[in-house]
Amino acid sequence: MSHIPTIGLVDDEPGMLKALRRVLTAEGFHVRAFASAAEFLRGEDRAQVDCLVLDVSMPGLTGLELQEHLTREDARLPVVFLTGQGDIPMSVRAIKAGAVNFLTKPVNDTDLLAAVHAALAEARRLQDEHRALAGLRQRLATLTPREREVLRHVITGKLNKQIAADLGTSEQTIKIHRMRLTAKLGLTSVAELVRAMERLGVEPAE
Amino acid sequence: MSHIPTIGLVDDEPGMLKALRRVLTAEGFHVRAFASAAEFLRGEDRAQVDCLVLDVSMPGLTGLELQEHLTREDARLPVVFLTGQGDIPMSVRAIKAGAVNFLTKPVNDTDLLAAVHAALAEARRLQDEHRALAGLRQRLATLTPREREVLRHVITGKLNKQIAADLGTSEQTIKIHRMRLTAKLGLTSVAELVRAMERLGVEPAE
DNA sequence: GTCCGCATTGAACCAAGGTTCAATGCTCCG
DNA sequence: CGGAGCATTGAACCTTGGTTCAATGCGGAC
Repeated sequence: MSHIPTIGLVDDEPGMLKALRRVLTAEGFHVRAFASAAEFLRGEDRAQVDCLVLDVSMPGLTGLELQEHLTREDARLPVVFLTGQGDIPMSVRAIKAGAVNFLTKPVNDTDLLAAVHAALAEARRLQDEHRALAGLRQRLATLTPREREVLRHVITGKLNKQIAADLGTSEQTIKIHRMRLTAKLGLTSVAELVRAMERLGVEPAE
Repeated sequence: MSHIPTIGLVDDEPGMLKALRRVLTAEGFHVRAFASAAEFLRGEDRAQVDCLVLDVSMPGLTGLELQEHLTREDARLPVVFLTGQGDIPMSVRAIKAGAVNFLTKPVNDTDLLAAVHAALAEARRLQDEHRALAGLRQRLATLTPREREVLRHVITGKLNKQIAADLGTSEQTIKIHRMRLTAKLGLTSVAELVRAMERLGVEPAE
């Protein structure tokens, strides 16, 4: 999302794609259209898309199935559903799975744009969060396996002595690993380490 | 939820209450019925209710409004909606607000019971979480103001020396406060303190 | 007024963390 | 083979944390 956001459209009806594109480009967005979930998944344009507007019922993968695929990935794309024959159970499932909204055709332009703006706001939020952690995640990746293991013990609050016993090595070795990992991560205190690892999803040992 | 869970029903149609009560008591649940949101809110039976089955459209407060009231309280009750004239936007709003499910009348017994069981599972989860933190919260309440302040500095990763400077006192004083607060909380390591305070919502200093 | 809880301080001691110097053994890669 | 990166260890030293003993001053409760 450099400056102008790009909306991904996935719908098997060409007329619908055309109508949606018209509304969204009029609002100043870039648009990438796809005729099926499969086409989106293999598309290279995909990386530039900031949020998705999905038809639920399509031949091949349905919108809900595509959403499920996407939640497995790290760069979670916010999804707005748009459907002709939606029902309540379907909308419940979609929202529980994290969809930003679930709209029905024919859709009012105002509602569509409101949903897309909400999805973009969510996309920005996710990206900010991701960027904030990117540097730290990168530094974490430079740790050796042993350093990572020591880190996991440190953030459980164990003493060097205990860590050494758990890993079957000497306290001095632990001190060295610990010194190196704090230097690599740029975090000296245990408190900072615990907070950072919690945000990165690094689990404590035991 | 001592042993037999109690389901709260809120619906303005007496016939519906009766039918729901029959299905739920047959499943072995206790049932408390209320004819309106207001009746539930002032009811004393309320404390014993483990989850709610709410009609959406009722005179006075609607189910959605009642749900909103409940989310402000600390003991969040899981809610299952049940409605005659529900639509998709309404279901989207309800699920976004945290409802367990959104069902339509006439409801199939199987679906209703599945939703109620899911709501009760959620209730147990919430209660377990609450209980796990209750003891700690109680111990936290026994800290003196100064000890709490020192705690907030400790969980930011500051050294005793720095804390002493920040609070305008001596390092020895900080050591004493620190010793007392770790004893009161039963948490010795900084890592444990950070984790616990994060779960309790205690913010670090600065 | 007196007692109690709270905050404070100093001295002293031991345990643990952090750092530096010096060194060994291993494996993988070019 | 030689070198790079990794894991390891010992020794020594300093800083910080944790604990104990002893003591003072303040404010509110009884």
